[in-house]
Amino acid sequence: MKDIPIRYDPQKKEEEIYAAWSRENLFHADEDTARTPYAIVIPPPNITGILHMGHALNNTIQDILIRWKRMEGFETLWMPGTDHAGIATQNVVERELAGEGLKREEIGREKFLEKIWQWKEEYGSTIIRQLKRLGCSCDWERTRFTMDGGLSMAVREVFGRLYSDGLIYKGGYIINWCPRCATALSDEEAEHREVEGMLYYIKYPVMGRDKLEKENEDYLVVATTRPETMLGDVAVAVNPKDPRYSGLEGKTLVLPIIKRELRIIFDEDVDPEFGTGALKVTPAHDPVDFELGARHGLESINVMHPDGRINALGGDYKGMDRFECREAIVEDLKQRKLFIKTEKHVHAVGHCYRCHTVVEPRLSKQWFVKMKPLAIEAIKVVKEGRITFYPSRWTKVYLNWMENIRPWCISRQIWWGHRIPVWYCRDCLKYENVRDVDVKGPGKRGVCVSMEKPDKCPVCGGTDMEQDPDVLDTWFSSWLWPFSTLGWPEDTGELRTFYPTDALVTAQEIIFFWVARMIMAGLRFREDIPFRDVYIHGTVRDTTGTKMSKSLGNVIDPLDIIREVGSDALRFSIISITSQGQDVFLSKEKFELGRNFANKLWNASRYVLMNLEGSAPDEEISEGDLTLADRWILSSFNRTAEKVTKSLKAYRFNDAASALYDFIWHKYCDWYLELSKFSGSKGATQKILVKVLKGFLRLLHPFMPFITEEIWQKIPGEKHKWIMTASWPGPEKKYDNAKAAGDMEKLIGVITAVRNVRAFWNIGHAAGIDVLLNVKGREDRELLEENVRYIEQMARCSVRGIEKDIPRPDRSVAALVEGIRLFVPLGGAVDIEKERTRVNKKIEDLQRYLNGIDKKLKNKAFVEKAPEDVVRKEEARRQKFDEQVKTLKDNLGALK
RNA sequence: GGGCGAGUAACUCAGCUGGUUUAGAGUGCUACCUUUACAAGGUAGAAGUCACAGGUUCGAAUCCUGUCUCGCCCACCA
Repeated sequence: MKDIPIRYDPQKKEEEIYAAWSRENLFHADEDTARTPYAIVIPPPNITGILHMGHALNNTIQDILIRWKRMEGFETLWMPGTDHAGIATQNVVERELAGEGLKREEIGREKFLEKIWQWKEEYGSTIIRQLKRLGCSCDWERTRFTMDGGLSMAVREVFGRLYSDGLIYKGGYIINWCPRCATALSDEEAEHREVEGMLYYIKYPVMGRDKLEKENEDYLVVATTRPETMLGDVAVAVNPKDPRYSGLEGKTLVLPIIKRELRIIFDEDVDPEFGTGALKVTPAHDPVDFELGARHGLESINVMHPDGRINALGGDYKGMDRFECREAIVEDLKQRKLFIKTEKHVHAVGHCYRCHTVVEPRLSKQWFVKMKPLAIEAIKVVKEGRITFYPSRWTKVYLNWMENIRPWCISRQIWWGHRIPVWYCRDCLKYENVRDVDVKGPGKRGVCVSMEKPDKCPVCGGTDMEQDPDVLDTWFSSWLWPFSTLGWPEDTGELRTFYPTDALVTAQEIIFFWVARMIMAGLRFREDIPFRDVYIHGTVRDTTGTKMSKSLGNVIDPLDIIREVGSDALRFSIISITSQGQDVFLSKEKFELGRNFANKLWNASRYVLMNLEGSAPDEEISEGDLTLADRWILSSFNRTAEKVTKSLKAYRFNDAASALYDFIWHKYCDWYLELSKFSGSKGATQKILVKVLKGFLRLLHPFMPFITEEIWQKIPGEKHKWIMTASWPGPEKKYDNAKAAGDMEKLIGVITAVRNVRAFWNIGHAAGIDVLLNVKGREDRELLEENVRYIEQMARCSVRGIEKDIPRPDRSVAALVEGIRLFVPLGGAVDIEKERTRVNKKIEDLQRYLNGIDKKLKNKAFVEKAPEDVVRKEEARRQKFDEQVKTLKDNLGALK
């Protein structure tokens, strides 16, 4: 067995093992078995992405679940896939194109899409390869992509159904517009960030003036954060109750620079407290103003091009960028003495979630889904507990969003994505541009929603059909993922077997984008929930608490970690330090935990294998042969298996990890393995060593798939080739043994006490010491006698007697553990004075605790009201500490 | 403006329904140990008024209220 290296080397085997797993095709059971299905769907990473720590955490959790369930005998399915990420992917390929000096408009839609597909073929599966590297045991043959034929079919089907149900419409509203990506965004895609901006105070003169010659002429002051939008102003609004503006009925103002006449409108929604209480109204560039405009019948004047430059309606500012225009306008207003001041003002500004450009609220024609009707059921299933969030606090977040849901803007002015399945008949509609068509609901003449391009217009028979140029929001395909990946709208076997799925594991950022919408889609189109449990894990941050992101340069690349310490160590570390749903603060050093753990397991296994010398121990264990240590480790293993299973059920992965860590390190290695070196019955011990190791490897396998597989396959005589399909260790009731646990505790206590004395009194490691054991009863005596060799070896001492009333020798120190008193005679001279302080401090500590218990016991209320067993325990503890204090006090006296 | 999370040893964090834990772990620190699985290791040790203030209770790190610090999410105050 000298060929097993002393250090665990993850690199050697990982890829080989992974490849072998794939070949064996062990990822889910045969379809015709009668096993209970268990399915999870991957949150599909987008094709432009590369594996980051968030993915590593997310997929490790999923892999743990699926491997665990597979071992438990479920018919498991973990369906992988990727997301086409419309805007992000288009941006990437556009950048590439820009490198060649080209714009997408120059090569045209078709050519551009071809280029993206090429790019996707080349780079789109990077993340899939990386997930494999992490050890993910997905059913890779079923890998799906949101733009696959089947999934695209589902998208069109859903669009059609929602359309005919009257839930899809097209119209002009204020939407979030990214000027850089030149597309509409949904509310969720605009990330609001606190920005320190300015509040600009501007004078709007009464009608007839464009500039003020004197300071005291008639004007009204408005405050705005976006002065450039004044180019589109059509009114000024004040609160009808605001006394400052009570005399203004019927008057009009003039919009500076543009010289447009502005009405003064009165509306309750205007907050008199803010700014000057007068609000400039720009219906085309602000959602509040848009509503005001609608209520008061105002015109909307859109003054911006899609790219954020001012258009022809902006007069002299035409062609300026919006921020450039802002400065220019302020300058001009100053010249005209219409500018009063700026004030610092912190407010939340929307940013494009793909390119972080400041989002412009902009009036445009877009397609929307009415969400309120879909939300009703989605609220109900969560309230009724058919879907459970872990941790539960997310329930509230979900419900709050769902109850205040707003229409979903689903059209995007980009090319990469699912083209909107709407065709317009040019004969029926005389519009120049199909973008300008309003569609309030189904049945509109000249508008045809269809899975394929219609040959002719169903109304007039005309053949001049033009498809809507826009594509759908990427999430419009993602929200169908749980069933579209299983073949929907076909009624497939997979769909019937695996829908609803069991668990969804995802990050908090994606609850609204994805989780909530999947629930709505599942209920609407499958009439059933998409999953039962939603586990929301924390966000991976760096040590300063900042979210890890490429642009900040604070990322720890999981692939670097894998290269340095291996996938297993990465997985185990990140799971260990992530308690349920809490954010994770990562630094590179944290992966040493997993690395050291892997090495410890490796070496423990190495020891076991060395002892076997290549031959398999027979599996029969006759219970008569079992030593105390054997019975204890078997029982202790049962406890561990129980704890791990229970923790997994509750999605408490770090609890499971620490139970595994504690067992193998502090029970199996520190004690059982050490004791085994001095065990009398070599054969039985060997069997137990192997048996427990094998059980442990199976428990650990979901967490550390590679190392457990490698060790498993080194164990001679193991018939089950792959640990990944071995069974999950259930409790072996016959090995439960509370007595062994208690006895072992005593034995460990005695050994520790002897070591303790040695260290406390500075007795050299090499020096031999004698120990006398004073026991109270026959049972203890027998226990210690039986295991005396362990005490002598583990504590490096000679036991000179185990008796009921063994007298205390002269010049000895005593210790008390579990009712057993041990005496250690100290040979040479001991400087008691030197030690007195230390001993006294110890006594003080104990005494303080003892006093606490005394106080408690003297409290009548406690004795009367607390449950009897609590009181009894307290009394026993009092007794124990009392004796210990006495024992310690005696030590100083006895040594004199 | 609303909501959520965190504040426990020098550091990073566990601690689930209040009493069996003298408040734990890992790292770091101190002393000793190269004992033939492992120095990425072993043995022993030091280290904490569980953010603060009240309350409920026989009993609070744990439940309630308030305060303070930090972080996050949501929201159309221009």
